[in-house]
Amino acid sequence: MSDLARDPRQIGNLIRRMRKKRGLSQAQLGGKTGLRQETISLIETGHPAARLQTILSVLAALDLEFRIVPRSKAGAADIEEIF
Amino acid sequence: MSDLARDPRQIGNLIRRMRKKRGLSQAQLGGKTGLRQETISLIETGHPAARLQTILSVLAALDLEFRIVPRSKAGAADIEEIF
DNA sequence: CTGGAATATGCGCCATATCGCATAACTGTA
DNA sequence: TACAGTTATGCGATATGGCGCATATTCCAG
Repeated sequence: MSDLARDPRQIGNLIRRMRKKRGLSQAQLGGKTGLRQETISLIETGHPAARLQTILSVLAALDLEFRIVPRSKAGAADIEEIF
Repeated sequence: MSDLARDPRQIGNLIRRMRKKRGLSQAQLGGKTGLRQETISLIETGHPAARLQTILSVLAALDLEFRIVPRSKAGAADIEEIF
């Protein structure tokens, strides 16, 4: 599995795939999030230092959320300790 | 379960809990991440618009990563379509 | 209670995310 | 080809993240 945490660019790819799966244009997604089409474009093409807020609102608009999990091979018990 | 995606402040709480679990001070975590103690403090107290990069490096230093998952009730199949 | 570590807060500074607007480049379709 | 929709790029302006440094506040062992 790709390491999302080390390569922020992959977040852009993921967002793009999910946006298209939802049948939205960048402009439409921008409308739902209060961001510009240009900003969505930057994020999808791998904008390396976007703000957390921005990413969160985009994910929310796509009915996604993120979970923080142990990187090291996660026993189930270890996952539970986080949430 | 708390909705991490809607309340960025909880990310700070999570980071703080995990940092303490690792036995690190803010300054030590700052050392590992190239961030200042003050910056770690801001993030933990709920800095609403930190940069994604910053959060990622903190998570990496704590041996955490994040995964993006469907918000709506995640069937296993639905998770798979993402990664 | 006391002292030292840990954490929070304030200010000036620079880098940059996002904005707004314009426009170019690309994508498909007739 | 030509055209419409979509996406990428450029520029000036504004807001703010993170830095460095100083200091206040909180926490905890003794």
